[in-house]
Amino acid sequence: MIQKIYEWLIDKYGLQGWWPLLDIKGKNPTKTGSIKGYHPGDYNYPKTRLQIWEIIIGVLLTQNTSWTNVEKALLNLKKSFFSPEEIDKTRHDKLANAIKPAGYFNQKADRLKALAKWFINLKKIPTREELLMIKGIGPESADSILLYAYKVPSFVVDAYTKRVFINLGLISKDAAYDEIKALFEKKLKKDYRIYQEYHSLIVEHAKRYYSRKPYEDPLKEYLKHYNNANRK
DNA sequence: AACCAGGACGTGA
DNA sequence: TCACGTCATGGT
Repeated sequence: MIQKIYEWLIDKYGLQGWWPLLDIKGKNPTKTGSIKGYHPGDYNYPKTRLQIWEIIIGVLLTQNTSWTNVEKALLNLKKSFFSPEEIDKTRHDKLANAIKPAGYFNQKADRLKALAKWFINLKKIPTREELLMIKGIGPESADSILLYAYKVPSFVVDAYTKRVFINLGLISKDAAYDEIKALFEKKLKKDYRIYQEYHSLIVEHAKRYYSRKPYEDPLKEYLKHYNNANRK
C-alpha cells in the first residue's frame, strides 16, 4: 500500500528534486509555481560543504514555518553572513534580524549559532543520536538533515505525513513518530532517493488537499479501487 | 480575522 | 510519558 501510494504520487506530481538550494545552475522543468533551486532527477546534491550547511540551516529555519518565509531569511543571510564561520562570529541581534521573516527569530538565532559551532567541529557524517542531542534538532529535523544533507536513508515524518496517512486510514491517530518512520522504512526499498522523493511528494500532495478541512483526498478513491481489485 | 506553515522544547500532572 | 503553552512572521 505504501509502495502503491508512492507510485501514484510520482505519476501525479513527478520528481520533486528536494532539497531546494539557492544556487542551482540550469533549470527545473517540472517544478511548478515555486522558487528556483529544485533539481528533479539529480541526486548529486549537495555538492559542497557550504551546500550541506545550507540544507542544515534551512531545516532549522523551516520548523513550523512556510518555505517562502525561510527563503527570505536565507537570502538575507546570503547577503551578509552565511557560512558557519561567519554565523559563529555574528552578533545575536544582527543574526536575529536577518532571519526575522522565518519567525521565532530569537530562538532560531541562538540555535543557528549553536549549530554553526557544532558544524565547524564536525569531522564525519553525524549519527541520528548525535543530531538529536543538539538543542533545536528534533526527530524530523534530524531525519531531514540525514536524508537531504548526507544522503542517509532515514525516512522523514512530518505533520503532513501524519495527517495524510491518518486520513487514509493507514495509521492510527496516536501513532508516534518512530512508529510511522518504521512503517515506511519497512515497506520501502532502503534508498535515499526514494525516501527523498516520497517525503517531498507527501508535502506537495498535502499542500493541495490537506491545508483546509474537510480533507478530500483523491488517493482515497484510488485506494478503494485498489482494495476492491485485490479482494478475494 | 482566525488559521496554518516542510517543529522543538520546557513545564506540570 | 504526555498534553499544553510558547516561540513569531507572513500568506490565505
